[in-house]
Amino acid sequence: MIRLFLAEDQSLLNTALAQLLDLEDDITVVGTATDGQAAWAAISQLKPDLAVLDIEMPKATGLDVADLIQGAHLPTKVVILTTFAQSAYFQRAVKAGVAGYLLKDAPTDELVANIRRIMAGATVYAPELVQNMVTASTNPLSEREMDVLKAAANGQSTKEIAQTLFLSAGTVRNYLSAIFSKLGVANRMEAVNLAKRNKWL
Amino acid sequence: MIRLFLAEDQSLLNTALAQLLDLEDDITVVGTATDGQAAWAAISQLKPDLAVLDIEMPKATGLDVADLIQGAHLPTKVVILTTFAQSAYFQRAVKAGVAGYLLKDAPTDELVANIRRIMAGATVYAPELVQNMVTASTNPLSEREMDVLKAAANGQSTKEIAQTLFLSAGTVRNYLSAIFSKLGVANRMEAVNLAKRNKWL
DNA sequence: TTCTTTCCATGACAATTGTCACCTGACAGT
DNA sequence: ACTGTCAGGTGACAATTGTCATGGAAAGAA
Repeated sequence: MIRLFLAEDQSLLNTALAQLLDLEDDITVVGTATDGQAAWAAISQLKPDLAVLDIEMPKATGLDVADLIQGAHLPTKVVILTTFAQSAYFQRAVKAGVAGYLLKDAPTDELVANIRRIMAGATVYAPELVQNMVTASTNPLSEREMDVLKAAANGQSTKEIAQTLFLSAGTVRNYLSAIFSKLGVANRMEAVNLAKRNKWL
Repeated sequence: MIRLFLAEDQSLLNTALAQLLDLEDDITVVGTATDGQAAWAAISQLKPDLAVLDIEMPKATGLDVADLIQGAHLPTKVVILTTFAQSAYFQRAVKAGVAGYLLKDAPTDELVANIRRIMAGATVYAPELVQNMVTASTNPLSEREMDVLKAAANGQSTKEIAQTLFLSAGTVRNYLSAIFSKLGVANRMEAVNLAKRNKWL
């Protein structure tokens, strides 16, 4: 019997999935949570066989919880269940040694099947991720350049950015200019849009 | 027996919910869809008693489908099921005469209970919405101003905006200036951020 | 009808933004 | 000791952006 814990912040999906998984003969849902803190508190007590974690949750993300589980050497396998294939998240999850990384964009049957495979010792990554890994562009900007871009993304003017980062206005303009040329764009708005699209922001 | 149709683009939730609702003695799920077009095609054929529609779907939104259902005078009640309480969506839904507007941030039991109440003739709006309605700020921008702001949000320069909207560059700057003063901000970036925060974009 | 308001439009002007060439000091590698 | 690279800086200049005063047309109210 697979003792499973479920953490998912959207109540509707949380309860629906919990009930459905519990119907399976070889799975018991030993607990659920709708935020990361509660999830970790419960998991460290219950020590389930498997923890199914959403990434985007209040208080602590599923990846934070995965790190905690690994750090505490619990006998609990981790499956990350998330909406979209973003390689940044995925890479962190692999580092945290998760046994599965699945997308919500698949029917429940598939989820159940994957849970069984994982409990049998397999490691399952959603195939979409491998593709995204290849095409994923890495952030060409330096840390300092990111600071400037973040400030610009908040709508701050050159002068304001200079003040908050303790730089001269000219330097800020230089940074922005360098950012634009690295990203191949012509102005702040385009730079910010591109950075957001690539999840660098 | 309630003949129910479910449209929800996230497959996991779609299948989970369909199975769970189908388990109820007085509910049959006569069909599901993961995009708006498919949903309308199926609903206009099946004429179910109730259509549960997500808003954010590919091809056509749940609200588009609700409009179509109302326009065709089908005997189908509509329930909108969505993630967050945004009054813009809500107002449009009310105009489309929906029988229910529920949030995904509630357990399945509640969904089922509300479905029964709605089929008994009730109209059910998630209470969170009433609160949001009061605090909801309405978009102070004119249609033309929104066109300009949208273009600016894409990173287009004044000149480019002017070309796509067949205006002079000066007029575009003027619109932007009016936008800034209406929104109480100083530049494009801030205006776009504010508009996105208020879901006007 | 006339008045007022709103939306849309224009061009002149000032301020800000983006580009460029070039300088300094710190630090890592050869 | 030399070289490259990186964070930070300057100032000049051109282009873009934001402000303002102003005018026309349509729609609703008097």
